[in-house]
Amino acid sequence: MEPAPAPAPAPGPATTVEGALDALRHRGERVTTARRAVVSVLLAGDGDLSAEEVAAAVQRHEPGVHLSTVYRTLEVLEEAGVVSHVHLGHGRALYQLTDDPHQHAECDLCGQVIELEPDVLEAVAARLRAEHDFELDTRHFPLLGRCASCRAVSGGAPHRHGRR
Amino acid sequence: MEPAPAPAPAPGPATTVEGALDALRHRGERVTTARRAVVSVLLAGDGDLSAEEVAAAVQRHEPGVHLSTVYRTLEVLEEAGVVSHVHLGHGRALYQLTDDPHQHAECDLCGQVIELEPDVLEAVAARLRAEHDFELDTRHFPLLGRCASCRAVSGGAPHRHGRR
DNA sequence: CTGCTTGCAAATAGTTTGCACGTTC
DNA sequence: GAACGTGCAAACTATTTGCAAGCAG
Repeated sequence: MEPAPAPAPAPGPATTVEGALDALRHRGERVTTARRAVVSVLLAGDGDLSAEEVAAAVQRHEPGVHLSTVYRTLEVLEEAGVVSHVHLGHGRALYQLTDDPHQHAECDLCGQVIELEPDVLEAVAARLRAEHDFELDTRHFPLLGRCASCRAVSGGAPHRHGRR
Repeated sequence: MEPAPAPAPAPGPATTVEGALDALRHRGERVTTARRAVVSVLLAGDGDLSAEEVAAAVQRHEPGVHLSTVYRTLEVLEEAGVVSHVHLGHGRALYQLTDDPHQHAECDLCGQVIELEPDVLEAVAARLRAEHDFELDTRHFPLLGRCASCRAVSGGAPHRHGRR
């Protein structure tokens, strides 16, 4: 039931489905259809998906896989170091492969997420370390603000509807 | 344990209950017992409270005030420019008076929130503006990471208690 | 008086969990 | 064959909303 979806060109940390699954086997975890599907979706996509989106994509191939299983699988994959998540505005989380780390900027108005270079917060991290002895987890949160198009539309007036 | 609610005598932008309420009157909003109570709680506290905490504090004086009213009042106060909120890790939000703006660093392990100088993200904001035409709303999100004490205790091993 | 505000309860949204059953090792 | 993983439904958390009654202006 696997029509070989991901071509998986380059080698590396967890650039192939089997590579990621090996990380699970290594921890004594079992490899199941559901887990294989979740991994392959993450590899095939841009690596920036919500749990719901992962579930939808997985169910395209494996209709039986339940959303809660996706959550549990993502959790396991995170513990295995294969994926990590970012918290977005409304309690929603986004998952990305750890071998493709980047920072996220989220537009507060339209919800659009822009992917940024991973180093944008480097200087800030250094400062927090020095001044507050706080070790920043730079990729774990989004940078909120407004994208160009939303600023063009609403000008300076803060939108009050739609989101919070 | 709240023996002294702090009288808050100093003048300023919205440093007094009446000052904040004036901002509401100015917009044609009505001033009610509930709203007065919410404002006074925000002024009395450190200005860094969740909606639930605000409600709890309000209900100490005005037991009838409902949590949903607190949410609505905070929303109105935000529109009036008196308060603003930050999103914390788990979809929870924290409210602060706008006349005391600061950045927040939240420990991912113990949940402790450290208040930082408001300018820590200035350079990042400039860069996003220049490179992505993205206007960062610097105080609207927390900087997640690990505080010194949690790093000392857990070393490198990630704590996995409580919420994710 | 008139309509903004409120209290309550019920609805959301995203995520988590208990349990019986199916699969993987 | 036993333990682990899964599907389903129900629980949970933080927040929002519809509606009738209440109060400010």
